[in-house]
Amino acid sequence: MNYWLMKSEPSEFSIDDLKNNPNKIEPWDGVRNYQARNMMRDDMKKGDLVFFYHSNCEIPGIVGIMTIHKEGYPDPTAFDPNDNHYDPKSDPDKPRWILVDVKYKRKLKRTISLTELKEQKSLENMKLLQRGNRLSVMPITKKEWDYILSLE
DNA sequence: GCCAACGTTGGC
DNA sequence: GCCAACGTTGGC
Repeated sequence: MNYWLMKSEPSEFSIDDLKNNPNKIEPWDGVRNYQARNMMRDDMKKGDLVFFYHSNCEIPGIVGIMTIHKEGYPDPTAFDPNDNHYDPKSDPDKPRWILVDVKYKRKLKRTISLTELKEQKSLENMKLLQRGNRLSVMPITKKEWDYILSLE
């Protein structure tokens, strides 16, 4: 079992949007970063647990939990010229971008804000908190996962 | 293969 | 809206 954190701007797609999806499942499309892609392609397994993180908003932080519902497959938005994330260099025969489907599990009782995470001595090595980190998909250790949940 | 220019992320 | 940090692109 692996643990992850995935970021989304709530103005684009929020935890409530996921919750309100008819089947509570969402293809996590639009990721255009190779490191993030590699993790979705190679390391994410069905059933893995994921923190949903709201970025670029009033209170950035962890807002909920989801699971990996479907393992890596080609991101269809890369092939769609009308999509914001269209990438003409992604050939359907040799797709460049990979996504996973995630499924809503639950919202946290409260938002665990970035500010609060930064205050935790035991989380100082967390990837999310490293200087200049911009990855929208990142691994979390079990220790970090459990500790963060204990803050809830 | 270097590196300057550019675009994006995301906190503030 | 600003801007630091970073990834990508492309000329050479």
